[in-house]
Amino acid sequence: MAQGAARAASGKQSRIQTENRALIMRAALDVFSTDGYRGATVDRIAERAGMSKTNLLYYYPSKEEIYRSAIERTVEDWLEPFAAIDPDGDPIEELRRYITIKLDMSDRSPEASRLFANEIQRGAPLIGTFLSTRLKALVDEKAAVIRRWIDAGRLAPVDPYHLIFTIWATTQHYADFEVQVQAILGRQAKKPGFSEQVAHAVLSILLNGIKPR
Amino acid sequence: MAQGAARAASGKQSRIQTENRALIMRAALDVFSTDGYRGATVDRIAERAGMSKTNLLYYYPSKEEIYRSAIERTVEDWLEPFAAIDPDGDPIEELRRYITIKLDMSDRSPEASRLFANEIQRGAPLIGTFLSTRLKALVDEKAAVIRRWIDAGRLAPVDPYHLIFTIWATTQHYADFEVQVQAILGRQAKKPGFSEQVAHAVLSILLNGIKPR
DNA sequence: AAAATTCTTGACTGTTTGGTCAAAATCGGA
DNA sequence: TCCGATTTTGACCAAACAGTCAAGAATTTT
Repeated sequence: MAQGAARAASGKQSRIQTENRALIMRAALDVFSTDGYRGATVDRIAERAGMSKTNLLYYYPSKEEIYRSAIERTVEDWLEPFAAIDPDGDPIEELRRYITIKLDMSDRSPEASRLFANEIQRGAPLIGTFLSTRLKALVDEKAAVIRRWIDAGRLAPVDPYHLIFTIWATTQHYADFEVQVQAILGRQAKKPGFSEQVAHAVLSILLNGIKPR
Repeated sequence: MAQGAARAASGKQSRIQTENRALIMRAALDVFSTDGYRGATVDRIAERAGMSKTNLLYYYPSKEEIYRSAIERTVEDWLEPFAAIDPDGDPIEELRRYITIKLDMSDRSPEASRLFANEIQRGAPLIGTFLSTRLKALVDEKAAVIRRWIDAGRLAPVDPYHLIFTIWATTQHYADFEVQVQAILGRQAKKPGFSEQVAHAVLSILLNGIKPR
């Protein structure tokens, strides 16, 4: 039976489809994360993916669909480690692990981080609903966990929501402001071991603060 | 003597020029900060400023010039409180003051914060040189101050550069991710007194950390 | 009030953009 | 190998884009 277009992502895909969709997603992440949704062009994405624009539009029906696909994938990846924070674990250890994972993700795919940041800065036209429903519910849940930890005296008394925001802010900063970090730190920021240095410094500040003890 | 175009910003300006340039800058900040440089259109900026595109281009010769003007103004505003950190002041008090001012700026003009974020995320094509020369020099200077404070035992031993990055990250987060914060906190984020609550929480975490004492 | 200057605009231009279409090239199973 | 299905492309279109131009409206200067 003839297919009017490439199969939806749900069905099985041919080898070529799988390959090309992956190429397109990588290119889309790259272009959208630097130029933003409105600033990105399908031509640029196609060029970066090494195929003609027409062919790209054979796999994804429109620019918006490419974008939607990229951002949904990013969001899912992000939710996972946050959801994995264990209410029964040791508070400090759980948060340390979460922060470390997020820093690692920022280090390994800064484009995804910037793509998300861009979507939010635009006013989240695509994921606005997601933010105020699913994400809010998850954050409420984890905030309650943190509050219980605080009540048990296992964590300093800080507002759980702002703690979560602070963790998000610091961990994403190294991806979103990569250029600024590199401009200021120079080649040091490219050396191996730099991400460990970042993790150590961020953890030290968030866990112990900067007041001398 | 006839003027081919509106006077450069340096010379004196007529009442109408001053008014219109201000209108344009406000509109430009708005549009560029949400749509990015490439995504923004001169038409939209003109509409938002309440004048025709042709008239707007009478005051600023090109889209790039509007953008440059907006970003330069933002950067200058930002440098000031950072440069004002006093080596002879009390470390905790100086940092507390700087953090408070930055949070206040993010609260009062989140568009400027997002504009800057956007420029960096694009790879800082316009202010790249500024970052690696003037800003780097200033950060190096302040990092040295922080290091002296640490050596004197007046601050916990944290990497000065990462401390600065952490402060920048947390304070800008509330502007850059405003939509996300509001989606999660709901109307609470719009109540009066919210910015004070933010300041208290952020200062508590950065100063004391989250480990129980 | 008249003249000189500044301000504002609609009509226009060449280019870029997202997306369509039909035809050609390639692939994969019988 | 052959044949239908999939993949790829160049030519094309209408809308949106940054910027120009000449002429009219408003303002300031004399």
